[in-house]
Amino acid sequence: MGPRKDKETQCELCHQAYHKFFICLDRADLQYLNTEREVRVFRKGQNIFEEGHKTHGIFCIMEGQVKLYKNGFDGREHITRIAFPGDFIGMRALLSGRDYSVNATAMEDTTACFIPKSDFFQLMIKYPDFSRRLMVVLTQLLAEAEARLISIAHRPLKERLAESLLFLHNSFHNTSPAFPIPYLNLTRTDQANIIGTTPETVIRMLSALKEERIISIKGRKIYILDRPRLEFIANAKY
Amino acid sequence: MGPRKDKETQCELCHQAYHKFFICLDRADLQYLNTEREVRVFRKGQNIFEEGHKTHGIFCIMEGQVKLYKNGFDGREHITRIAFPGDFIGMRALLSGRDYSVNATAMEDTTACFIPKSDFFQLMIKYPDFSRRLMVVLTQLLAEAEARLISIAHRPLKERLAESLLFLHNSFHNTSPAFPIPYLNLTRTDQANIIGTTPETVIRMLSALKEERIISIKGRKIYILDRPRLEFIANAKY
DNA sequence: TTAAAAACATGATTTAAATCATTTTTTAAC
DNA sequence: GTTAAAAAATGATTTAAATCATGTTTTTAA
Repeated sequence: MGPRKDKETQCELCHQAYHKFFICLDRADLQYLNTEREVRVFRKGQNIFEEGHKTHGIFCIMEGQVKLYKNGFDGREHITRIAFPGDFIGMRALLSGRDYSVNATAMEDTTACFIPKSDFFQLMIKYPDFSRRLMVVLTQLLAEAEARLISIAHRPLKERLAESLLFLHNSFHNTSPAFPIPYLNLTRTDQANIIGTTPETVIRMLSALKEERIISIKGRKIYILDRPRLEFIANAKY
Repeated sequence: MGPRKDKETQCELCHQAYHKFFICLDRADLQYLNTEREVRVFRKGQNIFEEGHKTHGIFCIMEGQVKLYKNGFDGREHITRIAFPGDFIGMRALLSGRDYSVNATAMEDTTACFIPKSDFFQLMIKYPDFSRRLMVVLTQLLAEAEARLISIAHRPLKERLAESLLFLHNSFHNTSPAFPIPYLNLTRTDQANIIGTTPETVIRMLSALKEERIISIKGRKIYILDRPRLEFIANAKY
């Protein structure tokens, strides 16, 4: 976990993050980030930060996948988000000035740049457009959280699972071409913790979808065979 | 619903909103808001805006209560928020540049100031602190949405209801002293649509809480008799 | 490569909450 | 104040999903 500086990586080369956030900075500030930021490497399974701890800055994911989750009342964890390259994590805590409200764990070996609180706030003050971009992301997260809330409150599990499979597939698709969900190393328990159910129920629902030849299952890897039908289930308004 | 201008009201007098948002503006801009903004009055039950419609600005609630809700998949509505004086509504849609994602209905006669999109964005650009304040609110909404999500996903109904009763009571308390929930004119169906259940179940749970002498019920008005025990139920980690 | 530990899978049973049905009370409109 | 309509209340029944139990397969680590 030793923080190291790597002068060779550049924010401009981190395409997702650059186009989402840093494109509005001038050369000098970009250069500053390039030379002064810390690049940290986390091994698979390692914690990046923990619920209740103090926030000192944000992480911008360069490579890998990060699971953000909260410990629920019943001991089970609830996964609020899976973050990909180009995503900021720890933004909520930083902006609200509170401690981390979630845990972040690397699902694969992950590289992330750490931007200290003070630098981050200075960028926000200097570039209104940077702030605006952050707000857009916050509103998207809010929209997502509310959509998820309603789904959990009002939809049967099979539909929620279909929704979730498609969402995960789409999320990943954005950052890498081809292939189905498999790159995401999610256990059945993880999947259950996303849609708010138990692993047994996820297994049963997946089996049912497999029976119907909508998906195929190769161990932990899930392939979508019949996307239209999966979408039909996910979008059913009945 | 006729928009009218009322030169006598002043943002400085709208204490909640002023201290949350407008305190960072200079005299000239505050004066501009005071003289140029539109004050709109909505009757109880009237819609303020609707899901899917275009956004032209935000509303700052001066007086009254507003129910924000989304139509769920099963026909039932889901209440995402109840907004009080000093709250902005329609912020999400405005900041994300998308159409309204929720419906807003006045639960009581409501007065709200309308701030046009262009004015609002200019304030955001001119005052980084104004943007920061908006972000803080967004992060709070996000935190709330996630807390609600986890509650719905992992907690039994009785506990969720207890949580919700306390939350509503606290929300209202902020804007007016004394007395229990009664000022909120929520039907059992509304309450069900907040915690994600059916009216019958809410009624049963309320009856149970009444049996235990934790609350008392006078028609639509609910009084908290034993706050500690209600808090115990709401916070139980079992 | 092999052994131990997780995770997966399936079946049986229980349970919380939804649904359906009906009566009573409250609210709102005239 | 009266009446119609809406909401609240309660009971009976059903159902989706959780829980419990057990065997199997896949991962992971030595």
